[in-house]
Amino acid sequence: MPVSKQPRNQHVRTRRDHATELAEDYVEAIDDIEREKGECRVTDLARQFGVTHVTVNRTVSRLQRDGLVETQPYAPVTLTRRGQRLADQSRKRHEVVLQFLLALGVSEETARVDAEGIEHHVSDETLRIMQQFTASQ
Amino acid sequence: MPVSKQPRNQHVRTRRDHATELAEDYVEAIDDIEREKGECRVTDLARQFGVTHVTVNRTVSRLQRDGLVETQPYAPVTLTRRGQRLADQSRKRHEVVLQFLLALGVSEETARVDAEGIEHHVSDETLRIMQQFTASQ
DNA sequence: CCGGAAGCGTAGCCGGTGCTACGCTTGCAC
DNA sequence: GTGCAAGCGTAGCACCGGCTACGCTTCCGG
Ligand SMILES: [Mn+2]
Ligand SMILES: [Mn+2]
Ligand SMILES: [Mn+2]
Ligand SMILES: [Mn+2]
Repeated sequence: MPVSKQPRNQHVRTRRDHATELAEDYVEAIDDIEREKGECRVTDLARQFGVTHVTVNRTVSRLQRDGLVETQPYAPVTLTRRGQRLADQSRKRHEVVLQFLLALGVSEETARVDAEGIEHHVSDETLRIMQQFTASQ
Repeated sequence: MPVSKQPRNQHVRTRRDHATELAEDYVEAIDDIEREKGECRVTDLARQFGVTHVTVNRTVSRLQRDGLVETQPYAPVTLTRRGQRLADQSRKRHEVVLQFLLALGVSEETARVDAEGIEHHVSDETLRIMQQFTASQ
């Protein structure tokens, strides 16, 4: 996977980060829920994200349109191969950011919350540096 | 200013961060541009954010509705007292995050871009820790 | 086997944030 | 003073991602 070119304009990059954010968080959550209870239901996602099942429904439809998940009426939501790959990548990056915040001395609860937003704005360079920092602690 | 209660759910917090993000970035940009060239024009903001002047127009209207900026047709955009206060706070936080990334060893260009997104997801606790880290370097 | 609770789907609403197309206003060069 | 380029405003479009209201499906306990 080639590293996508970074826009010169920082706001353009941030908007791009946000455009992919929900997809990353959803596939990660689906993977988590599958691991924990065998299957992922719309209701599980609604609880996870603090939104109604209606919002989840339409988000899942978009993800299906984009080839990241599969779902049928009244059936669980599953990841496609592409979705699984994205989930793996997203979890890895999320974990690096979380462990970095903890290594820095941030409390568990705050680190958990902050990492959820920060993870999407960390470039490859910064991610490597965070990883090194955590390892060196 | 009392510290607003942090939601239990990390995604709820992240959504809240995003809801205030554009306002923070706009007032900060308006303040920057005023400092640099005396007045802030719609076109300046369009260039700064990498969007069309139409998008800026409607965003500025919302900011005016919310009491953060003042503007009249064909006139510069100015900050209200509330807008100026928000700009000051936002700049301070932005600067702490940027200096932290630099202290961590991230290159200038990457730090500039990453900080633009990260700044909105850093809680007070994490901000303090970042500040201490930077000072201790 | 069946009734009710939980889960799910859909219609229709809203605000936000991007765009193109098009025409008006302003200010400067000449 | 005029004309033109840059700036600006507005209409109208699209997609995203929240919501309530309402009705259908599933599945489990008795
Ligand atoms: Mn995540
Ligand atoms: Mn996240
Ligand atoms: Mn920003
Ligand atoms: Mn963000």
